[in-house]
Amino acid sequence: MLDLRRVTLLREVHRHGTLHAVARALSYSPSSISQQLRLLEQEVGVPLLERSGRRVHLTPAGLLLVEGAGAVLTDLERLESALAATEQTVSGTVRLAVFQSAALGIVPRALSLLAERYPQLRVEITQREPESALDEVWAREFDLVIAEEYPAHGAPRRRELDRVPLGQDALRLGVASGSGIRSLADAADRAWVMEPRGTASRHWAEQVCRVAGFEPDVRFETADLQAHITLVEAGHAVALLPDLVWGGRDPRVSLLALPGEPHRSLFTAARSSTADRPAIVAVRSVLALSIEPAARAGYPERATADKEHP
Amino acid sequence: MLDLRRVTLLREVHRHGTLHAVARALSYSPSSISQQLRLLEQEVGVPLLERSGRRVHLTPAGLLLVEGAGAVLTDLERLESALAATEQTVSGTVRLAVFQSAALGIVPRALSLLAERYPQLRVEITQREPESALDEVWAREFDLVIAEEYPAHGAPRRRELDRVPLGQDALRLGVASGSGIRSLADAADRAWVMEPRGTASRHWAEQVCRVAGFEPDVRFETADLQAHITLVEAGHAVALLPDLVWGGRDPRVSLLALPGEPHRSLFTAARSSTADRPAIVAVRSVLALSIEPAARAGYPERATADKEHP
DNA sequence: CGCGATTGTTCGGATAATCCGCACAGTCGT
DNA sequence: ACGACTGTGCGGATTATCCGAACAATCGCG
Repeated sequence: MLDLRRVTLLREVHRHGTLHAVARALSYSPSSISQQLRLLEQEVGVPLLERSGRRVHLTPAGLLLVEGAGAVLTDLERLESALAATEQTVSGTVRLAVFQSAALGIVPRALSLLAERYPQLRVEITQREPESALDEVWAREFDLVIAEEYPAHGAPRRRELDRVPLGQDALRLGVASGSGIRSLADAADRAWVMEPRGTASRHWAEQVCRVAGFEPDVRFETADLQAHITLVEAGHAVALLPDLVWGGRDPRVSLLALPGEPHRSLFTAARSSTADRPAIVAVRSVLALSIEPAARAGYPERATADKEHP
Repeated sequence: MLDLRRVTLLREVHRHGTLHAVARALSYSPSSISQQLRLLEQEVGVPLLERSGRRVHLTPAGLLLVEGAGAVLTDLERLESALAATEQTVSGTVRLAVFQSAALGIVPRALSLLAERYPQLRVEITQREPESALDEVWAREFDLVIAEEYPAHGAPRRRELDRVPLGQDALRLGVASGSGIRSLADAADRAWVMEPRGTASRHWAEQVCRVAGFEPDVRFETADLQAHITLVEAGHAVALLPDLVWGGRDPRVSLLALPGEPHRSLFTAARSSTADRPAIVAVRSVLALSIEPAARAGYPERATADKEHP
């Protein structure tokens, strides 16, 4: 009987391209990966990997196995969910991936509520960038993710993922108190701090500036929004900041409204095969209660329209 | 991720009723079974077994898991078959269960042909009674079985099993040479040797005698048809014997035709999910060539009518 | 009613599977 | 041509798995 653990390894090889990357992603040594794949090949009796240069790629048979295994794993996971649903107490483990500002603005409250309402439930939280986190949920490295979507930057929608809107997070221009800046145009020639190139956040931020008629002078790049705050506080830069970074505390910089009052949409995503698990449902319900009241306020009118799972 | 090996154990518990029986069937110790099931329970977080007296039965959740796992295992096996079909050379292992007279009448020729035509193929042969063998194929303990069906005693047909007719095996009355018996009626007051009570063979044999107007005096009971021959040869008993027991050698007893010239139908059965595997197809084709020419002669006219897989 | 047989479970120790670190050969980019 | 990659074997350590024996509970049979 085909060992599903090994087949998962082949899946990851197809995803990452190299054995070293798989080893890194799953916290194994490259030699283990190599050995297990060799065992898988002799288990199936068909060559699955082919060396091309110093890399490897799947043979047609390997690709067939990966695709078929996806369906099997999904069915198995669905069965697990049905099994968990027979119990009335919510228990088990949920591996949750969150980005930094959600970790500060949502998670603390959520943890208190979870401990109170579902003491049997174990929640493991890891900080991860939204872009990679969605892939990792798909690859079963996490069960649930809090992700974001910037205006006009729809995140890729995989059919296997169940997406539920969580709220709207207002985006504002953050400037040092007493800097004299009163509008976006005033910040045109200031130094900016933005997230690294390639992120949806960065792309959106640059677009905002260009629409306002200037190219931002990006002098600082970091994914750490707390660093953004520090730089803005000290007057070294201005930044576009979502409300969530304040985590309920009073902001110590001046926040100015942007034209059109833009928001980033927050949502959670889980694999469709696990979306019915009581543990997932419970965490999601608690997360919805834990979001900033201001953000939640903007939520109901979009709730039904955005809902994805059919 | 749910370990399918452990789920299989639960399947077997549902099938056999007790952990000891599972241990016996799979050649494990009872303590291993108990430990693995305990691990499975804490893996899913739901109680699957319930002690009732000194036995144990599945909880509703356990039953749900077993049923769902059946579908998953079938899909996985189908995937394995598709994978094996990508190779042109027939290889791998086929576990074949045969009953005794098939082992003598078919298997030797089949092994020669297999070694010649499919040297890469490994075939493991186990002697087993047809009644249990069909169950064991279903439970994945064997991949293919040669089974029999006596007139008016249709073997239970599972939907998951793919059944292919193999041939007809004539049944005759065997008596000692020079015993003076010329018909079934002459054997009415002789001592009989028959297979054990509960087998289809036995039930059919008794019916034949009753239709002929007498109740057989069954003085010897054994499933070993070679022992039947020995007893008939020595003149201690008469018996109803299929032609296949002679394995191509000349019979050393007198064989008399029975009224209606009855036959037992031989067929092979494999799980539907593995019926497409090249290895299974190859073994079946060789088996069809290896059956006694006399038996194969009666085959073609029933071939298409009996074919099951749609 | 009592005794033996059977069943499931637990505990220590043996066995086998798995994983790691290291060294090596081949390949790619600079 | 060199260094930084890639994948892959080998020996040893770690871990999971399995077994045998002992135990309590239950059932069947005399």
